[in-house]
Amino acid sequence: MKNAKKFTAFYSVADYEPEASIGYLMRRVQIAITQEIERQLEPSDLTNAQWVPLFKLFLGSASTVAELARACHLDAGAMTRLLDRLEAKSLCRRVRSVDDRRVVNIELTDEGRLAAAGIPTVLCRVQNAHLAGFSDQEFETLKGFLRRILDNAKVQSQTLPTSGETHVA
Amino acid sequence: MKNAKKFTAFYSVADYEPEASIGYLMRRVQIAITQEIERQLEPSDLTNAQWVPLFKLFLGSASTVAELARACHLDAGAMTRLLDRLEAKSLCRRVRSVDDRRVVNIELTDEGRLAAAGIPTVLCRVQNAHLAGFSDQEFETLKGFLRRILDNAKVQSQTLPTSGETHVA
DNA sequence: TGACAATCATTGTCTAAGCAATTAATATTC
DNA sequence: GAATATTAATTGCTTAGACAATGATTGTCA
Repeated sequence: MKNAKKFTAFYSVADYEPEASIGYLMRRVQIAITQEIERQLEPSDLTNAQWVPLFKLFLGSASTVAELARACHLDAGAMTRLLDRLEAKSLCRRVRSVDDRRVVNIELTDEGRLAAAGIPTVLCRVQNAHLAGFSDQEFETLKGFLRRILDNAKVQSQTLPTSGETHVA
Repeated sequence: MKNAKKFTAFYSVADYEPEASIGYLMRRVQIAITQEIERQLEPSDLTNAQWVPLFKLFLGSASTVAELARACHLDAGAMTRLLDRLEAKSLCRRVRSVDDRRVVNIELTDEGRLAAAGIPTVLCRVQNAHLAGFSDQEFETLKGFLRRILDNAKVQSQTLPTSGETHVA
């Protein structure tokens, strides 16, 4: 079974250069985009962590603490405290559900709705600007690449070889 | 000057879907890769935030608090406290410089060097796994895309139209 | 029905990153 | 050479996220 490589090895330990890695490049892109979004949302006084749940509420894709936490891929405890801050800015309010007294429904205030309404404009503008020079074809190719990497990630996290197994790199 | 678009608008406010945005996809990829790296570095008891500066020290690309902060793109204060934690794990030590008594040189301990030596193996393995199925051509294309986005980011952050200017999205 | 499990929201504790202020040491400039 | 500016490291304060434990409610099932 020697030399039975399942795929091309793009990186090797011998000559590993952090700056040439896709992890590094993607992190840089990520930071650039989110910082620019946050900068353009500054008038609304919304941080990067805060506009995400606010936007979900606006879209109606989540309306309780647990739903928001799941939608934003973060911890329920973190969401509770995030909502504390949003509520302190009077962008939303908590309303205890009458159907199920465990859940707390989150409602946007008028102020919150106004702030949220401005979000998609910024998201579109910033992302389009970062894609300047891309053809439609290249745009689709890029998204395809990212989805394929995500598929690979799913496979990897499912197998979960915690340790001991020899991965030939 | 109407309809004088400088580039294709890939996203528009009318039909904006978060899940189809490159920002969202890239964030997901980012999280997947870093979580897998952290999981595989678990035996070394290194978090995602901690292996970065440790690896920089190992490569010799930074050796003081300020240099490490710059190399890791983070605040000097954050780096001070991060080094507190690394020092508490006896992975590195602080040595006041004699040339310039302001600077503190950071040195790896034997234990730190050992932990750092295992990092590139994990980085290569995880990234190669996420690129499974990619051809050499596709790999280069992807890196090219990311570099072009970063170039666009630089242009945007340089111009800095804080507010008021009308960006036609 | 009554025990047990699951879910929901919250809180405490820790790591983490950004910003501002502070202190010490070195550079620059007049 | 003295005043000023810059740089280095640290600390306090805030936002942020992860994990664990808790209390309250609802669901399941024997």
